[in-house]
Amino acid sequence: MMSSPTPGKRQHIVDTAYALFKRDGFHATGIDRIIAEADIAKMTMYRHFPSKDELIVEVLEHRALRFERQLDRLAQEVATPEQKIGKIFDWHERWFRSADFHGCLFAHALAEFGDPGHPVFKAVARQKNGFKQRMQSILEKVMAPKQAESAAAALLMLIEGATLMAQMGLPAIDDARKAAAAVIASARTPQ
Amino acid sequence: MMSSPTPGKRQHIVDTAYALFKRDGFHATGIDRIIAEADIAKMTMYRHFPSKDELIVEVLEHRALRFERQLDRLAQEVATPEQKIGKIFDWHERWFRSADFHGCLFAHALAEFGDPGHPVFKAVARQKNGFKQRMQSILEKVMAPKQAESAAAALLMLIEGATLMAQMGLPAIDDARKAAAAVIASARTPQ
DNA sequence: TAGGTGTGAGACAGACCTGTCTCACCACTG
DNA sequence: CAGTGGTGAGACAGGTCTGTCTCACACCTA
Repeated sequence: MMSSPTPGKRQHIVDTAYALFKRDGFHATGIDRIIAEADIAKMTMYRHFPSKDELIVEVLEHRALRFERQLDRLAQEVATPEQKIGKIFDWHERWFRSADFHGCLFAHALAEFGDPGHPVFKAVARQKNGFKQRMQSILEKVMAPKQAESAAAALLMLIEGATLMAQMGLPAIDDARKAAAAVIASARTPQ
Repeated sequence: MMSSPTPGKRQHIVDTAYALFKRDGFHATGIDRIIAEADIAKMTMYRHFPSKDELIVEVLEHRALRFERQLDRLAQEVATPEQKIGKIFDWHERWFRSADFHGCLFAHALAEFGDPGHPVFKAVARQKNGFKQRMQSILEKVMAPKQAESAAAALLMLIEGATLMAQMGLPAIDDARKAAAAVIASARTPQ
């Protein structure tokens, strides 16, 4: 039949766009550069994605899914909530040290698409909410839902802040880890 | 002599550019829109600023100076370090609630100018470092320098994270405040 | 009034942007 | 071999980008 699009090609576009968006930003990365780097025709791209914005959303959603899978895998490796949270910080520390670390793509997307009605904005909000919910679920094993939500929000803020610091070359993951321990200890014993 | 440029005009350009950058981002805001909004000629702008990048740096430095002045004024209003930090959180809470809040302009600049060698990147790093140093100085009144540096980093991360959450419409300043209290309490009594 | 100087307005250049369109090609089917 | 439908390559359109240039005007001094 030969009518189905090459399965790997769509993913190849997403991966190539991801690498360019991460390094240079969204507005600064043109379609021409994406198709040149991916070595495809422009029409191929526009047949897969109706617009650049939808490509951006797809890139974000793909990375969000990948991140969540890694998170779940990490959480299953250890037993206690403290250990699971520790694994999350470990993962971020390795990320910060990786060669092509350029900060959080979702935070960058939020910076460039600040309109709450924009699909990119919504994709970012989904990812951050999902991350927070996952940490909250972990914490609920050792504290009340209300404390867990508050602590999860604090952990998310610490991690977002640590990512920003890392992008500026200021290593602060150890401080974030210590602060997280203090927050969790405080939430465990609310008195 | 009439040879000096109108003093208020340069500042008017900076203010207008600031409002547009804040709302729409840096790459998405063109020079044409800035001069139209400021109601000036293009040559007037390029006579004051050699390039758009230098205008961006000037906007950032102006906002950084303004922020530092407000911070110092707030710190002088109260006596104890805890109260000074509390004032900083109060200030951010008011900022988050303001009508034209669109997130942290410096974080957005970092997202769009990720090259560490770029002047915009350096301007952002200066601002964040200055903010951290100020909080560290406050905390050193009640804890050792090493603990103060660690705690200041944690507070900075919490505030950056809270700003990001606020931009997504998730109010988390109260959680950040609680986490900050836990961090400071923990740093005050180490072991 | 005449001269000189800094300034504003907008045309212009050259590059880039997103998105569309045409056309040749290629594999498979009958 | 003839037909057909999906696909790749690149030209093209219309707009926007940054930055430069020309020219006329306003203002002050002598």
